[in-house]
Amino acid sequence: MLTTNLNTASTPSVAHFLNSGTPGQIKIGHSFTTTGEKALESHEHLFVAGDAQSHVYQILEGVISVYELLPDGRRQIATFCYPGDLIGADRIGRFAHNAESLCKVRVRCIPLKAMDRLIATEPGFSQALLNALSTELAETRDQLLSLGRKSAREKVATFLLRISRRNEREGVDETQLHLPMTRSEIADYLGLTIETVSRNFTKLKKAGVISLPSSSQVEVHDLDRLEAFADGGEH
Amino acid sequence: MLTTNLNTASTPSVAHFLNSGTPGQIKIGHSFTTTGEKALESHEHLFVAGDAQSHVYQILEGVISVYELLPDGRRQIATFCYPGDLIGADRIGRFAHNAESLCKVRVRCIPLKAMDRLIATEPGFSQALLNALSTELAETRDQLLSLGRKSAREKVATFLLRISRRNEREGVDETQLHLPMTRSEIADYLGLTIETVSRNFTKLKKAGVISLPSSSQVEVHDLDRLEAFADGGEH
DNA sequence: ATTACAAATTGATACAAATCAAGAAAAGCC
DNA sequence: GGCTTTTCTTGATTTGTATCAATTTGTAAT
Repeated sequence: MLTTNLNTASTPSVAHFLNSGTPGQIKIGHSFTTTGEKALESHEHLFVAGDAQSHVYQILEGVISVYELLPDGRRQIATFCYPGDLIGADRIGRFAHNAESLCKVRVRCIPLKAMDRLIATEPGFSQALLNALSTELAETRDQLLSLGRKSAREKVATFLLRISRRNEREGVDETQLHLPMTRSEIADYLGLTIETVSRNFTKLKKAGVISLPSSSQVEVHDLDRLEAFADGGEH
Repeated sequence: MLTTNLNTASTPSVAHFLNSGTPGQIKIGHSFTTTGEKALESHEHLFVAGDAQSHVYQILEGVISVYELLPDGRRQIATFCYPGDLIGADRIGRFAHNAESLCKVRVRCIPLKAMDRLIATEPGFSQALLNALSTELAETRDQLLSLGRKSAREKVATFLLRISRRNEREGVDETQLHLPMTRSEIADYLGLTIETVSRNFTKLKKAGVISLPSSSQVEVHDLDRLEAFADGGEH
């Protein structure tokens, strides 16, 4: 996919604006607005589908899953959100999805009014928000390709690769992957069952591409081969 | 899902801004910018992944598919874009996906500079763009649920329902559906094969939910049952 | 440490959708 | 009109993943 980004590099990020005040404050124009903070235990909901959108949240610590349910309980996780990520920035009145913590989480709560004022008064903030949403849309479309057209092994490889690339962006070792989610959550993200996820971890392990020091820790031995597995280059 | 929209109803749409000038022009601030128009034959590319983004396009006539390919040729169509829709508004430097006409198409070409000036000078335009992108993100996440967790029949029913709802929004009869795309394109949108798509049209027909006056024309006899089929309520 | 409980792995079997293979219908073309 | 080509439908078989079932491993509590 796209490795360099011609646009966002030169544009300040959303975080740039949200972090410009003192802790707990956002600079709006030349004044400051106080923002709340919220702590969640593991597997608590930040919001559920149908809730009126009152705030946008920025993750300070921990990981949150955004998911949708079918009436019979089948679940599809749309995305895992990490520190720095904005959640609920897709403003359409009411939340269309559910957001649940995977572990202990702290979020900054930004009232919608504050967002609106930032958009109206802070030049560049709209642009930053548009960039963030655009990137998220492109990543979601990538995930469509995984779900619609990839085999179970390709899906698992793609998933690990995605985490590795996040590490790279964050300046963390891209071969040591920490998985804050359970096999069940990985399965619901990849459109598989926990058994199939587990079997394909084992396959990648037996192929020598990864090892599993623990069930939540993956070591990648060969990133190139992992990449080959991710889009069907190796059978 | 979400049926009422608390926010966008009160906010002018992107189209409102783009249609405010005379034909071929967009009002920016108090002046006008000329916009080009482009015509495509059936199955021509508007852009391909990797192209530098120079314009944003608004469909005036026809339908365009946005898709992604794997190296071995497997294809996933992310979305079908209809008249009024903006395409390439997810500004991330280079196009991450391909855009191909399904039939004869006319698009308005809006230079990026013009978009930037609208964002900077026209109050409300950023908000309209953010709304459009947010809606598209929510719809793409819905599609994740289809691809990851629904059976072939549920996928086909969901697809027809989506077209029916578009008709409703456009004030067109929601029981008479025109399909501008081939079975192969439907298959690549739903993550299925053409045979499976065809078989499930037949199943819905035999169940009395739809009929097929022609392969590109669907008549829905029972919207409630189609809805039930779409999320697994009927087996 | 010992016990309880939850999460992950591994194995055996079933099934939905893919693949392979013809035909039938529709769309272009001379 | 008839001929060719493409698209769609239907049938037979295979296959990858789900389901069902049993261990194993890991974690927390006492």
